[in-house]
Amino acid sequence: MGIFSKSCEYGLRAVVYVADASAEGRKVGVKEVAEEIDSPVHFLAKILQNLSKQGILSSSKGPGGGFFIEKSALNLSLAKVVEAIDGRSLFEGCAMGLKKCSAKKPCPLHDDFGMIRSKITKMLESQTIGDFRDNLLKVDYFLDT
Amino acid sequence: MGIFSKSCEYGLRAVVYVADASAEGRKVGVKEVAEEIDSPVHFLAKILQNLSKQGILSSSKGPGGGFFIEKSALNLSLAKVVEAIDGRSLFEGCAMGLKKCSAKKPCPLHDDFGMIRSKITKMLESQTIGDFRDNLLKVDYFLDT
DNA sequence: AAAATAAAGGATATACTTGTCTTTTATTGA
DNA sequence: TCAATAAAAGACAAGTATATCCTTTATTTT
Repeated sequence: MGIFSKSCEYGLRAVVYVADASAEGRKVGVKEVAEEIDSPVHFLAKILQNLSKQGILSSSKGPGGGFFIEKSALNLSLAKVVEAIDGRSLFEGCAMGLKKCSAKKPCPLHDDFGMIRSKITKMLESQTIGDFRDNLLKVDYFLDT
Repeated sequence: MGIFSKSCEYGLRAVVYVADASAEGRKVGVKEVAEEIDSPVHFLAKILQNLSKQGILSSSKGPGGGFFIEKSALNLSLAKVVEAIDGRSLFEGCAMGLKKCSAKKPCPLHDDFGMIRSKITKMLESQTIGDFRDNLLKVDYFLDT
């Protein structure tokens, strides 16, 4: 994999798609989202349920229902989305898996890797879901894969 | 997982351990390496075989045999080790998995992520196996986990 | 030549991720 | 109330990473 899991890639794409629909006042079903972001329907369903449970997305059942995002949630950072799906492993631990590695006794990758980590963190924390959608709208392919 | 797979963590630790033994003119068996770097023996065996096949480590069978590293291979970068084990996925592709994402039509993470990528690459390419061993020797835990 | 050693290779097991399918629950509208 | 809709939930299947075990091959030593 790349830096994110497949779940996380789908999750990020889905969140921005839902955000876009919500901006138009539309709720969207899993099937529609899956088609638009090119992901397996049922697998995505789990991801969206998880994101709902964690308060990042919202959902309503029944006719006219579907997934949507609250205005306030647009201010959540991408880091929140990533953490909700992949957990904190991307943000923690020694690159080589050395348990004794620490700032005081750093392994040879520790400092460089720490910098990289903080840049990843910054990248994900400095962009909100709302920003992300606005920025992605600017490219003419949006979410086509 | 962190940024590297478990195989890759074990591989990096093993390579530096073998390099250390080779500096003392010793060849080392899988079992010894596995114990010292805290990894499953048979699983590590596969990894070491792979690294041998790819010319990063060397090995000899029979009594007195084991794994070692050629002087010349000490100049190989950590990037080579990572690539031998995890392939190039860490170095390629859009963070969100968008196939149409490119420098011309970048997704909102593209530029930041590109920078991060190049830092990861630089970190791994600028340190050779030999450097890595020398640096790791400086911390008093070496490879204790 | 025989025995011992150690890597190489293959078969299998387990866990986790990814993906699919079916049933259940909640909600809406007729 | 009944039918339709859509998420929630659970069971299951496939694929990949991780881990173990056993056999084979090459080498060395006796």
